[in-house]
Amino acid sequence: MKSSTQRARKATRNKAVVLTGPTAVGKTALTESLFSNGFEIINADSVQIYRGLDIGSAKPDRDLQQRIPHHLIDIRDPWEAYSSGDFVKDALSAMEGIWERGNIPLVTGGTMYYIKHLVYGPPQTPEADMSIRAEVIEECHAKGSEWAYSYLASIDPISAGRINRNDIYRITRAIEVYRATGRPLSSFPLSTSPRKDILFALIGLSRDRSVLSRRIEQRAVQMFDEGLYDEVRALIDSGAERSWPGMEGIGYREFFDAAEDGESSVHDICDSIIRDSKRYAKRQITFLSSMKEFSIFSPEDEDGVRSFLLDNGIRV
RNA sequence: GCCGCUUUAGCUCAGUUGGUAGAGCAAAGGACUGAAAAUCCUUGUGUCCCUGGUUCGAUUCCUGGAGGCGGCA
Repeated sequence: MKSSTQRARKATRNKAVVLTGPTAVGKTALTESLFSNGFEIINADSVQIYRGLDIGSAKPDRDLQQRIPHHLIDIRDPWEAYSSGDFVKDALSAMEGIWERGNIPLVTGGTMYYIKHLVYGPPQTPEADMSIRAEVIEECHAKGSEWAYSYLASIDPISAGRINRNDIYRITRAIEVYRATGRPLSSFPLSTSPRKDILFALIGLSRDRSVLSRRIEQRAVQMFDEGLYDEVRALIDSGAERSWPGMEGIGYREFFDAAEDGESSVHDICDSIIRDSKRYAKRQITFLSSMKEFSIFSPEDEDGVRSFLLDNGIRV
């Protein structure tokens, strides 16, 4: 019985494709043309997980979501926290279901930190403890960042050596981990190679920097044409605040910053979104190039991607 | 047309009592241990508008010109 399903299961079991690259590089277009059959998408974008953040996060449209099953989209409200640990857990369980259906998971999105933890295996550090974190932040604020760094150096000299003295974000977390576990952050082992239980085909997309720049500009303008202003207006009217995790996303936070700076035109906001997107793209490119296991392709090179997948036992 | 102010990094502007210059922003490169569209580190960027003159030496002072801004006609 269901021999065909079983054959399919056997063929796809533990195989997965990861498709990533900087914002606006063309991940969605390549997904549409190459992966519309036999694949289910797992979103690896830290903003697209939020309900109601559609235009600014460049969420795939309803049509595409109908043609290819999507996971981990619209799974949180914009005021809810989500972490790379949540992502790894959710992605792994979605992958199980996809394999059960005889399909191959396509993990795609630009949040490199999520992708790294999925591919390399998540760190064994404990998840965020918000009450301890709040205490640590308050203490650091009261005693100053100088104190925070030297305190870290006294409890975890190895981490202090790795973290810059001005990086209060990481200093805070390192202290939090110590307070929560009694162990220094640096004592938790860090995986440095991809996990072996899943056969990943790791694809990174890259474009000439000036071309990417132009695409980012065009896409920002297009977002306004598609109604970004009204989307944000509606969010603010329904009580959205700058401090909500979802509102940290590029395409949203600029509206709050503009309101703080006094009068700013829509044109100025668009320029800020473009600037922030370009900077973000640069960080994504740096992060991606640090993960040496990824093979880099041009988004136009469909044949190259196809033969790379074939080498990994995946036919598209 | 006349008078005043102004012209220095991609942008906004400092500055050099005459010895060829520096901030912020932008940009480029990098890091990344459960907040990562976050957080942080490093690094430049130049006919100092043009033209003569004075001077050992001019971006700086002087002459003339060009652009911009304002005022008066």
